[in-house]
Amino acid sequence: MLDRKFIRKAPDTVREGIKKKGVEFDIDGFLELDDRMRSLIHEVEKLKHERNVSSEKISACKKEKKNCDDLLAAMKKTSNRIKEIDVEVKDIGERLDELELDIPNMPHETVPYGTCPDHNVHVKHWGEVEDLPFEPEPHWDIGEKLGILDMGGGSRLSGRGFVVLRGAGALLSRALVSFMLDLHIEQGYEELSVPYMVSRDCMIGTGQLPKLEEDMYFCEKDDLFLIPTAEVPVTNLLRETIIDAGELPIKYTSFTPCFRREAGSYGQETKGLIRVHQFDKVEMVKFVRPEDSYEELESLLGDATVVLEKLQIPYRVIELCSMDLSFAAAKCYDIETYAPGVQRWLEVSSCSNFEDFQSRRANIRFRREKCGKPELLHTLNGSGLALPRVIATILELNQTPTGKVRIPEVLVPYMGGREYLEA
RNA sequence: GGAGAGGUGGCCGAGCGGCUGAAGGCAUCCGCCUGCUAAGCGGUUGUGGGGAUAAAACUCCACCGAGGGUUCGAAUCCCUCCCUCUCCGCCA
Repeated sequence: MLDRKFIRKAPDTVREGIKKKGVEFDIDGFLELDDRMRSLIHEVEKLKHERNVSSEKISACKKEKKNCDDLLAAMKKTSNRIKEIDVEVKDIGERLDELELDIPNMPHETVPYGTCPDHNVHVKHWGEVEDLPFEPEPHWDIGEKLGILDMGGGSRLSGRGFVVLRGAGALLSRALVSFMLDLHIEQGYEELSVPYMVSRDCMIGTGQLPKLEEDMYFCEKDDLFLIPTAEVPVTNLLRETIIDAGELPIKYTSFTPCFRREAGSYGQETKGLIRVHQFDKVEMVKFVRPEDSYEELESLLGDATVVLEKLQIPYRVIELCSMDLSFAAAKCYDIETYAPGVQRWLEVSSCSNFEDFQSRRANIRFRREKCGKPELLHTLNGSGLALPRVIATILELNQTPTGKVRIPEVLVPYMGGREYLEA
């Protein structure tokens, strides 16, 4: 959410930011409504002041046992008028609050302007992407042949877009999770284990709702959403709190499954492990001072890319252009790995700075000094990393002509000493 | 799921229809005092919003779990919901 005072003061800036993100929103209508509400507030507060003053008079009168019927009658009138205006203020206020949730975050000034993924900027490459000396197979074939990936099992249980890992495949997944968490803990993150179902307020707090409701799994009976990413519970853990500046930055890491309906996805996009409705992910979330957040974004990106470097997986980092940015993000880097079997770059992480967009929604603040005013802090998060695509990359990148798959060295201890996946 | 108890400021805790943004204590910060430490004395310290301002000062309004209601007036009375604790039941 944006600062309402900022919208009032700089509507042109907001209009421009919204346009850069490719979002439609009627700022003028919003401001008109806001103006109307403020003039009503002005009026009703004057009346309330009147009420407070005459309430005192009545009280004094009663004490002296004097008759004050005319005062009471006048107060009744004022009171009724107050009630009327209050209802209108509340109504307009609710409409404004609702509208406000649809205003996206502004892209940071360093974000390249662009209207489609082609305008994203490659900012870094690491490792050599070499052609394999044989025809590489896609991960779903490799996985099925090794008996570690059971696509049919997943769809039999839950339909299209669900997978079953078995044996060494399940172990590989678990090994990756442990490896990543251990690494992030070393990097200074505190590990959290959090609920996988959260309230509507949490989903609004981090900006998934109201925009993306169609993409979320929802348990109607309990009014709970299955989390689409650990970002939601972990960021909201500090909702409605005020943190001492000395505690910042706060860094959390958490492993959770993620649930996404992926409405509208189709074809190649959804084959194998590339886009599934339920996947595992290790996430990093940071709460930082506003002045540090861009530096913290770079270090977050570093914390994520180290994972790939240790796994010896080549990657590239892409800075998203304005229209490719998510609703809540001010700036975002995607990390992609090359999967030779499907001959595609796969997004395995998104590292974003939300500035105070989420913290304003979730009311997460900090205090610079003991008696200072609370200020909104900045939130960031990044995957470190999303499991299925990393597994797909490992299978395709480390495949051998004989069908075996080499396990990255750092994972071997987590795999009980095993160095290859083989049938 | 059933029965009871309770939710008041940074914390503890009073208030149960008007002068209570809220006693008292603890804590905070500032000053004074005392060789040091401890204590003592005086003062200070909530959040959100509107107006005002270059920014403040200032001023007004709201806020005692949340939302409604009664009333001229609600922390206080009534209703609904949420949360916490205790006991019972049920279940991994």
